[in-house]
Amino acid sequence: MDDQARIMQSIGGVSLAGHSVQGGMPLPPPHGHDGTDGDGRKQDIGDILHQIMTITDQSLDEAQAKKHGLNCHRMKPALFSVLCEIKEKTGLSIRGAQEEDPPDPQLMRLDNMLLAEGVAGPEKGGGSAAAAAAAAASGGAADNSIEHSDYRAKLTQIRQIYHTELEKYEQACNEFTTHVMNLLREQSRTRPISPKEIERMVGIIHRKFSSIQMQLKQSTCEAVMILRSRFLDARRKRRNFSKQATEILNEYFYSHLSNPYPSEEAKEELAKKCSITVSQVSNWFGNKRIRYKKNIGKFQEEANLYAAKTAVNAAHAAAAAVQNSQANSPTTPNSGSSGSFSLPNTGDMFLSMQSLNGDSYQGAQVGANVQSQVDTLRHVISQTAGYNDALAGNTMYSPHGLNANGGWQDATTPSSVISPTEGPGSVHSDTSN
DNA sequence: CAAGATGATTACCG
DNA sequence: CGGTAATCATCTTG
Repeated sequence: MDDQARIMQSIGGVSLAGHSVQGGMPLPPPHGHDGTDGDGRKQDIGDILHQIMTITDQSLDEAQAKKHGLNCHRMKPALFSVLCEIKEKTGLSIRGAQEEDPPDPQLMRLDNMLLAEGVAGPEKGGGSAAAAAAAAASGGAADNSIEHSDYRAKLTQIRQIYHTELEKYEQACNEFTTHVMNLLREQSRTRPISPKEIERMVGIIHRKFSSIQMQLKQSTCEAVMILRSRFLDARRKRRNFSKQATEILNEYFYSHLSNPYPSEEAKEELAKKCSITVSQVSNWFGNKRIRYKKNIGKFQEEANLYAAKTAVNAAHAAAAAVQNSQANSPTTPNSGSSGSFSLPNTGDMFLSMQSLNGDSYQGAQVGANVQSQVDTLRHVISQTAGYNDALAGNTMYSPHGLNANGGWQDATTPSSVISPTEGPGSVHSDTSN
């Protein structure tokens, strides 16, 4: 009885006294008589509930004051937890089991794609730095690489936008979450809101935000796809290499006809010389080998042309080399590229050449380096030494190096010079004059 | 414009 | 991964 009276009084007093809650604190009596008056407590609760129910009927000030009074009531914690429990139970029954959704497959797909495209995830080699480097490296180089760096730059742009947006979303999400959490915590003083419910609310917010994120990811994916397709289209729109580039490539090809497989370094050098990429060099050689092999006849003229061309250089070099080797002992064969090289023993050379004339050239009898010299020198000899008659058929440039199967002989055989197996045909006119 | 040339892409192979 | 073969798509030429 005493309690109730106090509450009533305090509430009344508070409401009347506006916000002066000084004496309104409904503190329990110093010597709490716990459990002494169960009836009184029931009455207590009934009364509180009544007040809660009628709180909306009152004016704002009144309600505010009463709220505070209720908030400070000693029964409040118990009532709070009970109400929370009730709410929890009804809430759970309403929400049912639709919680704990598994990871969205579509979201995973988007994530994977963004990761694969290098938009999401760690900055892999193709960042803005790489794009800039590519652009710098190809200064004035082929359009292809320019387009490539352009693509990279655009991709980087997309990546940046994506990341800033994502960050924005995340920040907004966090801000909103903390805001809501504070709000709910604040409200939990007057409303039955359990921590668990706050947690759940946070989860709901996160899900909402992740659905927004998914939209972002989706549109980013779309952007990447569009960029990609455009880039591929652009790449399809090829342009022929410059005349000079084709010249250089052809020169290399025909001067290495027996083994037209430039090494990685050679490719790089050719790429640099031709202002194209290494992969373009690879493409070119791939195409060239195939097309040459497919229709050797068609390439005869070209072959002769380039052979003659390189032969001029070779002749000069050879002459110089011969002069040198006349003075000194024969130098060791070095790289067969259009640099300086030493002539091998003429007899051996003719032996190999003779074997080359046959269609069934089995295996490179000479090292690749020597072989390449042979390729270029054949014309010199054929023209200077009247060797035409000995050449097979009417073709000046027979497809030596190609074996019967149509594949190029693996000219990486050791450079030990082996003379042709048997010699019925070795009646080579030894023109070693 | 049709045909051929040519650079790039793709599938497949060892 | 580098090679071949087939094919595509565009450029060049007559």
